[in-house]
Amino acid sequence: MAVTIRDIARLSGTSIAAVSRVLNGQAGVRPLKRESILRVARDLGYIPNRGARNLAMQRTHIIGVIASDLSNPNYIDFIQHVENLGRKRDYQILIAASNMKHEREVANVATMLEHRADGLLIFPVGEFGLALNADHFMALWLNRTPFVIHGAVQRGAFDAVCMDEEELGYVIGKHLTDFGHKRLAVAGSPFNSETARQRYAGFQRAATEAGARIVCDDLAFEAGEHDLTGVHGDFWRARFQEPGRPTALFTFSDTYALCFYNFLRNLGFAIPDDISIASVGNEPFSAFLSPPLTTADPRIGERARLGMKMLLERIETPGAPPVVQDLQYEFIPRESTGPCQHGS
Amino acid sequence: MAVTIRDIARLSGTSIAAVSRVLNGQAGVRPLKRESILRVARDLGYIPNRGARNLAMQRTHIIGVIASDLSNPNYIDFIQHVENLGRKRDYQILIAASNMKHEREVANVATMLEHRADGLLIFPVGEFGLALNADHFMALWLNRTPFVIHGAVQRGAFDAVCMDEEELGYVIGKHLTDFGHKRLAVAGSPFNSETARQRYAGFQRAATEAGARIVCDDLAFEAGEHDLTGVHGDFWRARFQEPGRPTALFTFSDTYALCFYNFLRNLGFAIPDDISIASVGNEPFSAFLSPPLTTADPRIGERARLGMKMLLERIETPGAPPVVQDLQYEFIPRESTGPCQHGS
DNA sequence: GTGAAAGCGCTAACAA
DNA sequence: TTGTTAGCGCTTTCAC
Repeated sequence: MAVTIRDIARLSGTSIAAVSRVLNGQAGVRPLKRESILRVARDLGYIPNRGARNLAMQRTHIIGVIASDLSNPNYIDFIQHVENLGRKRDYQILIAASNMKHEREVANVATMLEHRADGLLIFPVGEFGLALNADHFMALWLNRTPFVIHGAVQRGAFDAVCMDEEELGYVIGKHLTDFGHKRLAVAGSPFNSETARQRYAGFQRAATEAGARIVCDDLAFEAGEHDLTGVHGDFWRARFQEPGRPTALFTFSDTYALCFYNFLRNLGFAIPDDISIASVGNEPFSAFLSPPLTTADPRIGERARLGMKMLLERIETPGAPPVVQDLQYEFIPRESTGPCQHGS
Repeated sequence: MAVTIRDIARLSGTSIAAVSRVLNGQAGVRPLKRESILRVARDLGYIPNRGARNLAMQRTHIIGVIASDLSNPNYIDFIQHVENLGRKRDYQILIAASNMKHEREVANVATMLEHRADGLLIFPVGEFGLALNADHFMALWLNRTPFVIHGAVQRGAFDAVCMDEEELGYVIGKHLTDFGHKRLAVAGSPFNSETARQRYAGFQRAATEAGARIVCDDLAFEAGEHDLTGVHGDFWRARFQEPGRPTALFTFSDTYALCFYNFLRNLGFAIPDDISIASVGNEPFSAFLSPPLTTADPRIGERARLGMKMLLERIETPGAPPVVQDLQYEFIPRESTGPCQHGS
């Protein structure tokens, strides 16, 4: 078995209490003893047992992160930030992935509870406005477990940091209509339909304000259909070859945008002269595309920071009412968007 | 405080031993009692305390993953796979990132030990053939902590899964020389210099075999210099504008490749007609570039599977000698490479 | 089949 | 300043 404080106590001829004090840097031990204890500990290669410590202290210094979908690179970023922030406060992070399954999410919440995580950071699988139930979050709340949700679940009921998707849609829309585009298109995935709905609404708002129109949209991409072969390709080919085709396109991810780069080029369109493309994601590659992609940065680092801050506050002040923080995307205009050169 | 088995025992008029048995699905409790215990547990909303359980059982069911650099999307993939594999065996995964710092790695190993992780999966910061020291791994080994290293540290001394970098270099080199290229170039980063060295060696071998030459290389990229502005840009501009310029380029990451796409196009080169580009990484975007990028897949899923398998075996058989498994990249030829159209 | 009791390694109150 | 002791929540012998 591993060496324990009891061993140290025995070998340095003192009590486990003294050892515990020294190891935790507490005062009340004569320097001589302290020295000796420290030395014995080192010689023995003592490694404290956090589990035992946690049990005794009723505090784990563990923060659980439940990600809906680890395959999304943004989460990695997030985790990396949380990891860094956590370390400063001596928190360890425990990760669980829900793989976009509601039941996995419920199970993950349970697991974190079993580990007695001091707090949870959750990317919910669905931002289900009303449909799917959020009982597991409700239970957490009643349970007084500190947690903050990243996304819009039962807005106002729990601590949450939300991206302002409506505003994003509006900003992109305005950027495009300011360039004179009148016929717009939207391509997105149905994930987090609430997110999609809000983006669309903001985009619509900008269009309306400018007397422009969303002439076509396709919000039904599934993963793996990114390449625009199959029905989605057929759909878009038709849209771009008929009269009154869109002159500007808003894609809901940089990878989509990239697919459209290829797709539209093969159709003989130049970007941005024939078609402007704006996106969301700001993935590392998007600055290097030709032309560099106009997109919006999700500010993952900021989200992580904010989420951690809220969580730590909640841990310290369990009683307070729920807090909701809104965050804006950072719009990054580049060269894939430009003045409208076609159409009315 | 949370409800404990003691509470359950009291309310169902029995002993904690019986409760423990029932909760762990062990036999030896009369069905009636079992029912009653289960019901009380549910009614009370009992949540087992893993920490306490671990302490008593001297086993945590935690697998620690120490990643050198979480910002690399490949690790995310890896973590995702490990997470999935672990769940099946009821393992939880604990993550720590070393941010490419040797001292962080050492600290992370210590932390995992403090958590008494049952096993560790480690991506070392440096695959330091000899330079940096691997004392912390040696300590783990002596400590009999099960761990497997992903990469080539002290090959043969510890359990490890290694990618065959030499072979990768050779395959890429052969692919290029088979197309008739005689003047080759290499662009890579110095990270994991051992990796770079091996890739280069394999590439060199293929070149020599085919009577081709590596006419220039630049292995000194740092993060953030991907965009080929500054000195690296100057270097490469010169190389491509002088006589005897390379006709094929091997980049050590897809992102590099993408940068060269831009860079070389701006210099007036067509891909692959004027210059072939092959890479490693197979990132999601690389299939969608135009032309689609010839690259090699790091087979992260396979690595995760193999690593987990080895780790679980080590956990079960602590005494066995170290095992080293080699894994090949999967070469994926696409359209960024083609027949040599210039030069001898 | 059942339960009392002894830990697991640590912290913290209390007494000395 | 020190050491003794009673837990933290759970598992697991061992006697009944």
